[in-house]
Amino acid sequence: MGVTQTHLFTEEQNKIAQMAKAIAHPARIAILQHLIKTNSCINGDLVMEIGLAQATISQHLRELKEAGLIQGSIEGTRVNYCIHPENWTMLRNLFHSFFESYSNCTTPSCT
Amino acid sequence: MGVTQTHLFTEEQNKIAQMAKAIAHPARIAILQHLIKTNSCINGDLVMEIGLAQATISQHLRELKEAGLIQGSIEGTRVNYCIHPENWTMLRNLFHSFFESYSNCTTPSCT
DNA sequence: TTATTTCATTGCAATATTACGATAAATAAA
DNA sequence: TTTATTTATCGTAATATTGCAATGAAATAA
Repeated sequence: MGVTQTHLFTEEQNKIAQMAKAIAHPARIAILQHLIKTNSCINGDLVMEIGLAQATISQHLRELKEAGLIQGSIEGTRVNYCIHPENWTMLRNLFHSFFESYSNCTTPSCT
Repeated sequence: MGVTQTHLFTEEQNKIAQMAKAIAHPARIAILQHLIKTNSCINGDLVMEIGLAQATISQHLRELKEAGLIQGSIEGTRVNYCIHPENWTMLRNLFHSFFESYSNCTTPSCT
């Protein structure tokens, strides 16, 4: 009990859910938006930008990295992070086709 | 400790994260896809379609309803569920602008 | 009325997430 | 070398999520 039964679902369903989970925290949205804004690949001054502890930011960065949304490169004692372009595009397409699979109508299908 | 500090983030960041969380489970993706596919607003035969217990499906339906992604209408002892058109469009737009805020380039910004 | 059907809710156990202090590891600076 | 800087990891506490059996609630059928 308490563990998601991934075997019940298609690979696509699991993938969409997994990716949604990766961005399902405001801190991770804030990190991504800051990386996009500064472009020039920021490191732990995300700790300053956002008000969370260093360990917490590091943890969120790891989750984003594991999801493939960002990548980091070591530069001395620092680590520069930036968006992972290919994976970002893949995720965008995945969500796009998911949302577009519902052809929008003005009235709901159940009264 | 252990509770998300929403006050640190913008309304938009919290909204995106909240909506991502709503679809961050394969069962909820499966439910949404089945509602889209059948169009004619399905009820608890989602229990048959997906292999989870009735109570579990009901719980996922509630989460989707609370997020505003679906709506239900009572019909006798049954409840018909379908996509909530306006909110679906709103969510699609929210995600679309989030993903488009990163103007894609072929090479990452950090080496 | 008394079943029956359908869905929601409650209560619980197992697991996952969030947050942070403390510490470790690795490099740079003195 | 020693010290400072930066980031990752460990350990822990608080909270949230997932899943299901059991029970409730509400409408229908007999």
